[in-house]
Amino acid sequence: MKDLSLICLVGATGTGKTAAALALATALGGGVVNFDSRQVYAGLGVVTAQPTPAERAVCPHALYGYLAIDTPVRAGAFAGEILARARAYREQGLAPILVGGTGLYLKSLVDGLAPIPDIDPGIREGVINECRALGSQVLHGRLQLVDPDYAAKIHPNDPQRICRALEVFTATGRTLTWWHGQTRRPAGLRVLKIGLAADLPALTPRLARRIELMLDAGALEEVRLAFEQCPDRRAPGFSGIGCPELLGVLLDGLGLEQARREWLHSTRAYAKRQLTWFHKDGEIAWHEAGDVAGIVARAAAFLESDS
RNA sequence: GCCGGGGUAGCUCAGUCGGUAGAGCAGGGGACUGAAAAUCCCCGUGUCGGCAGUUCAACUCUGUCCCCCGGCA
Repeated sequence: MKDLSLICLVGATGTGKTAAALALATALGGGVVNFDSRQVYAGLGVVTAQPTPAERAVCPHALYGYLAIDTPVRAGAFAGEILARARAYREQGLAPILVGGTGLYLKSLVDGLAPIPDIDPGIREGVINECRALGSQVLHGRLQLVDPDYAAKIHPNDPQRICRALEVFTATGRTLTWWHGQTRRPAGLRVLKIGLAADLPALTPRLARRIELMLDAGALEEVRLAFEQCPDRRAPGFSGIGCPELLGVLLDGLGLEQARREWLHSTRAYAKRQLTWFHKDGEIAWHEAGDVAGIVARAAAFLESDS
């Protein structure tokens, strides 16, 4: 069976991935699949910068705005979903173009993920509650006893990773270190990663402008309606940058100016984390965002070498 | 002009009994295996407003000048 060829567009938030994806899809006859963790939520299309209806009309789009705000995304399941959509596109004769900013999700898909079974929610909650009650340092101490290797890799102040390691051990009787050793890179994939280059100083004014465009496009009203549907600020969908700030305006009387500032600050910090992640990935071919011709040429050559 | 209160990191400020200084925020760097737009880690030399004096030693005490903020004229 022929390998599945995936063109993956990565880059920090606001670097122009959406536009580049449309250009690629048009030039190559492709379909777009989202691998961004926040653009999956319905009713938050503006704040999460999902492609607009007009943009989606240009070519097929998958996995945008299809989840309720209170539904969590799971990396493993989501990666499987992305692959299924990519295969479906190929069967239709379309080149799958994966677009997103969530480095972990792309990595899960390309490099594989440890085959850990789903963890019983009760166990998970128990660990989290204990962590809240005792503090992450205490649980880190426990983790040192069962999985010293992993405990050494993570910091005692990192509740999220400590809880994950403990819930996996409690539920499966195996350590996370052992599970990680079971990771296999999926066979049958050919992957081209194209990165849209950006540095923070150049990106910052664009991010500020984008916030204004989102506000003009009705971001505040969008979040107001979304909160009416799902009145829980801690719902996974509301962790998207911009939501806490706008909910602050709507619910806490936060000034719009202050909200803008905080929104930009979080966006910038996020972009920086993304750059750190992607720069470390040696498989990425970097292009200037405006270099549409170069991007298309590279992708075309990649598909060419497929046959 | 007089009386208070101040001038210390980009910003807001702390600094004990004289021993040349440290927090928060901002900023920078990094980690990352099912919460990832999440979670977490690391990074602080700056004419201590200027000048002079006392002292082995001054951000710290004294004098003087400059600037800012209140109050009174």
